[in-house]
Amino acid sequence: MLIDLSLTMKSGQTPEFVWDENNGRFSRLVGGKLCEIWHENRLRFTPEFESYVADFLRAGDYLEKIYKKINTDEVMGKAVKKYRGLRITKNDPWETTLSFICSINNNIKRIRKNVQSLMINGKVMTPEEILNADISFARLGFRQKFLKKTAEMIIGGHSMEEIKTMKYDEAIEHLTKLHGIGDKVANCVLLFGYGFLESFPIDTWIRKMMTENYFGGKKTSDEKITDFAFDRWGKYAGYANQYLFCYARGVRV
DNA sequence: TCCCAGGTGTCGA
DNA sequence: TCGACACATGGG
Repeated sequence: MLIDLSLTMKSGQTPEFVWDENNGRFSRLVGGKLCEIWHENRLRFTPEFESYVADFLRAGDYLEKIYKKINTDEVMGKAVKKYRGLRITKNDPWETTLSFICSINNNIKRIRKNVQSLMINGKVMTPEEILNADISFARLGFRQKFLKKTAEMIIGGHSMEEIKTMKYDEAIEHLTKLHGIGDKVANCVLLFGYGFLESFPIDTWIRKMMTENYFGGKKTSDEKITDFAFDRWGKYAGYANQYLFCYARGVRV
């Protein structure tokens, strides 16, 4: 399987907030047991987590095939070359939702701190725990009320399970009804939490990247950028997005 | 000290 | 529908 493990784990996806790293060895508790992943000639991991890791790293995604689909122009060509082996990860939906609520108007270092402070025994606090506990120790700032309100709505019956059976448009509409979840966070949740590879989250980096490289520097609405991305990269727009995101930020691992 | 961060909700034109 | 602004906190 083609993978740059360090890049994948530290590219601003959910794992950067919830996995630990020690000399290129990534670890976390899964079901109370320590799961480790590292690269040594090839990808290696704690044996009993084979199927978990395959799902987490989306082993079924054949990157060469995806590159053929998304490598449509010079900019993407450079991004794909520079970040070869970057994979989209598949994470727990609630963990991803909580993480990207913490991401709002925040930087990656502090997002990790915020999320880590909401973890107990290797797991993020459940919606019930978030709603019932005093979580001011996490210093989420204005995001605290977003997280509490979203937790309350989920407990009140706004199903996160049903999203698995929804089409993309319906899923976005469903998610953005939650307080504090707008288009950007919803797209991240669908991409990293539910595996909707067509999701195209538009943040400050992507907006700048897209307007500069595909719209001649002209101010462009997010809706138009989204239409362009779907049109150009189709069902792999999410992969295109992640490569452009790293390229825009100049990520180097 | 100052600007900014993987944005969102709200309000007024 | 669109622009402006507040929102908490801390990294660089």
